[in-house]
Amino acid sequence: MSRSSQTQVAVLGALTVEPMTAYALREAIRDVLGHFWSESFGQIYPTLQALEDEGHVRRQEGARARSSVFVITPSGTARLIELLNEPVQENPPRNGLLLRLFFGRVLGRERCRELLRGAKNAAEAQRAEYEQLLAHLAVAEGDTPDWPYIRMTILAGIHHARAAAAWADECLDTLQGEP
Amino acid sequence: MSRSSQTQVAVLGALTVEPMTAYALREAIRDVLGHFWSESFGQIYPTLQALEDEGHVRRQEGARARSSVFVITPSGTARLIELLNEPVQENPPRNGLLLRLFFGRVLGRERCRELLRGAKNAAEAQRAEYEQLLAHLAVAEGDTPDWPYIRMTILAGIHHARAAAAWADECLDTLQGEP
DNA sequence: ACCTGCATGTAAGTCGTTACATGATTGA
DNA sequence: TCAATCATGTAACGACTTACATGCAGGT
Repeated sequence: MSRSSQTQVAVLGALTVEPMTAYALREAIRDVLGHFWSESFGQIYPTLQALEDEGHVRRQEGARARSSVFVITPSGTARLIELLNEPVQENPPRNGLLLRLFFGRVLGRERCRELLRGAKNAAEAQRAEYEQLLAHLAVAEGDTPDWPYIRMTILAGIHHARAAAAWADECLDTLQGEP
Repeated sequence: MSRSSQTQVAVLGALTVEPMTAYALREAIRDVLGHFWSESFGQIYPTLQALEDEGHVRRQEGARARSSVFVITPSGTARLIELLNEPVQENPPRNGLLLRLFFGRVLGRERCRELLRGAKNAAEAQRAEYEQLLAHLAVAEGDTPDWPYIRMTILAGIHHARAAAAWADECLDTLQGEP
């Protein structure tokens, strides 16, 4: 599954929830999928154009002049299901923090400890944010059919953040002492 | 810190361990940093060329004809330290599994359970692999000054894999029952 | 009148992978 | 001698971001 197909997943998926303009689509992807997905304008507009050409979405006139609200068509839904069933494509790992720590001998022990403390704080802050989001959305979305699935994505964030904090702690322990 | 600077970190860092040909560099990055970093030939060759132009590495004649062994220079070490101290650059999140699960309503519950089982198995396999690697390297590298830092990167993989398996389990629990 | 937010699109440029072309060396 | 591996490099392509250009609508 090529990268651009995954953009189609994000776009078609968002449109199954509600018809939207391209602008709103970008906001929805940023605000709702933002914790695990991202798309820029430069991707969204051409993708919508391509999807329209293939009949997977159509334009509805919007409330404002020259604004198009995009609606997913039955063929678009079929296409989405097809795409969702394709194997998940892993992208090459690129973790800047681990790259730095791996060369910790060159960077120096104290600087590594700083990086780890930063990572720990970031992870704890993020975890708190996810917990809050979970509680908030449980009230707002708790009854919708999407809720169990939305919840899983937030849980992933919580588990990940918890693991990152625990890892940083363990590393700080092993790296303690005089430089 | 731009992406290409991070390529320089990987290249210069690897050369602090040992002088190498470009080919060996790519293998080292793939095999040693592979769990958290990746570079392709198309990146490595031009990067080495640029580093040579700036005097950060120099070519030594290799054992084979037309092969160059690259050696890091003092200015290269200084450059590496400078780069290691730049802030870590986070790249936009793109998690294909979470993207699919988020639209689980469209994909269907049973297919989501399959995805989660797959993720759990992959995580457990990966964790076992990391544990083995840790034990193996503890013997081979346990006395080198790089060891504490290498160990941290493997620990990160273990924590991450453990969290992923626990998450998948928790999700499978909430998603059980009749479709 | 003017600022902010909504809205659409394109173009330039970077980043990065893959495929290709080429050849030396080594071991079976 | 033949295949696999070591080795170097480039070219083409695709993916993606950012900046730019443009303009409407609503509120102060």
